[in-house]
Amino acid sequence: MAPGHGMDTLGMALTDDRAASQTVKALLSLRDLILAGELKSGDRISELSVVERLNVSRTPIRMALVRLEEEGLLELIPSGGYAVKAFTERDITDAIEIRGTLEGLAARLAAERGVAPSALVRLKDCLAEIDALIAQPIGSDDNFSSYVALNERFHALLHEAADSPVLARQLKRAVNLPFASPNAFVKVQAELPEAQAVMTVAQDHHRCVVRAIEAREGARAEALMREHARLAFRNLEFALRNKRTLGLVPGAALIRARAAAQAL
Amino acid sequence: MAPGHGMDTLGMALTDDRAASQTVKALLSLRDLILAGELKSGDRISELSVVERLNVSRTPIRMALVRLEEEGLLELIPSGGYAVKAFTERDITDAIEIRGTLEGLAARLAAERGVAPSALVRLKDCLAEIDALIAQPIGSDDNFSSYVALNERFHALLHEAADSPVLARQLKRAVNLPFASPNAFVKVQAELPEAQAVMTVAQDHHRCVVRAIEAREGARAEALMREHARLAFRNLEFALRNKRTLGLVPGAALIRARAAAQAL
DNA sequence: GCGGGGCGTCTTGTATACAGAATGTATCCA
DNA sequence: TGGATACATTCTGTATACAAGACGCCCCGC
Repeated sequence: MAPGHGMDTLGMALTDDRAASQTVKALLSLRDLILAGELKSGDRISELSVVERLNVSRTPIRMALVRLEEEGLLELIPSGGYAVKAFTERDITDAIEIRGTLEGLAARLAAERGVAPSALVRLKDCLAEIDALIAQPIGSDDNFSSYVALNERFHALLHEAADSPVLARQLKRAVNLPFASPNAFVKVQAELPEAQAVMTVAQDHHRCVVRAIEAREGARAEALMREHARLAFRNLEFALRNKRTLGLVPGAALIRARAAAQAL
Repeated sequence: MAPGHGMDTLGMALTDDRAASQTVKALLSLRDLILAGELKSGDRISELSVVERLNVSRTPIRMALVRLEEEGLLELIPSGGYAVKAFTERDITDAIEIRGTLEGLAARLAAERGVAPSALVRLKDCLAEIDALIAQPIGSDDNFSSYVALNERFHALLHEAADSPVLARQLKRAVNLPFASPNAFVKVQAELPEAQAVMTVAQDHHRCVVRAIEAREGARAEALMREHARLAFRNLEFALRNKRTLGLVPGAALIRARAAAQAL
């Protein structure tokens, strides 16, 4: 997802972005620019400057700006135009809590309403793959990106399990905030002293929530997913305390030092 | 609302409240058209037809279309353009459940983190006003719209009480679905045989949630708001069974008869 | 009679031109 | 020297022109 595709910047964009429409190109490029911190929090985004940066006319850029505003990365300026949003640590914890709540709802609905056997099989397959991966100690970057992909897939399967388009939409929106994604802090997590332990616990959450869904235990499934999301809290805290690891968080540039803000 | 203004040509000064900008005019008008059912579910929205309907150029209309798609009222057509979405009964119940869950989260956060005394005062004032209103039997339309306004205000105050911009955003989005708003079913509710009783219960939820927040009882506050949202379920059921009352639900035109779909 | 291909129309996606508003600066006056 | 005003610059909001693509229709061939 965002961490995976983040590599292609403007210079290399000729291959990936060309195929899509200008609007999509503008959307992806702009998002990358914001997440990479090239457009800093609070910066007003001048459409013309984006025009010369991306070689796209104003129309698709404006489309992208509207979408990014809806997405939460930009905010409307009273006098007109958009500015890059800034996020406090509180905002991030809230976003994580929201994701946990909605994933909890998804798990509960899946449990209460039941899921198709095939969906359960896919979930269990995913579990097994993660098990196999974390059985061996985390080593190569290859292993790591496999873990990211599998984790992503597990959460996607869970979202599907609720079988609710409306909830899926809301979840997608909640996860869209860069640091609210289930994979937002995995890179930080790998740096933790207790990295292996956290991964073990996370996978236990995964396993238990599948069991709870199968056993139609809605309340348990919900509680598990909430707690699961809260694993990100300790990663967030660690990342904020150790400046070195902060760069591993996608969209870290959007985080506003809150000490200064509160001092005023 | 009343589409009685057919006369205004380009040169005329705009008299409506939607004179702010062409974009918001297009947004509001389009939303009204969709909710009123003049653009039916599944209809592809041709930009040019909207141009001649609203006397606005394509640019602001496209802006509005993007926003309405993000809002959930429209969906992108693979080949390009937008179509009006259709909603099943399940979609509606899910939307209500999502609102309840997020309002529950808001209430819990307010309780756990504490709210400013002034916010508590405003909530209690609002409670008192609703109390005074429902003490007398529901009579005039005037009374009724007062109730709607007060109910709206109470929920808004509750959303504020969480003091979380991120959650507020997500809540706003959840409530944006026409039948997910706290006030979506009040008109139907008034038609229920047990109308007075439901209103009494609803107000008791309000009162108890404020007490729970004041007493820092997060779990209770959350549970109350969830249950509170579920009051809408019985209203929804009633509305769907009695065709006459269906028209009282905003956006009823977007609801797809699910019996036919399931019979096939 | 039926299927496929070519063509015309309509639609969206994109670029650009134009106007009004906001902002910053420089100058003038007190 | 400070403040205020007028001006110039730059921005966004809006309209419109243009082009590529989708869809439907009709005709032709089999």
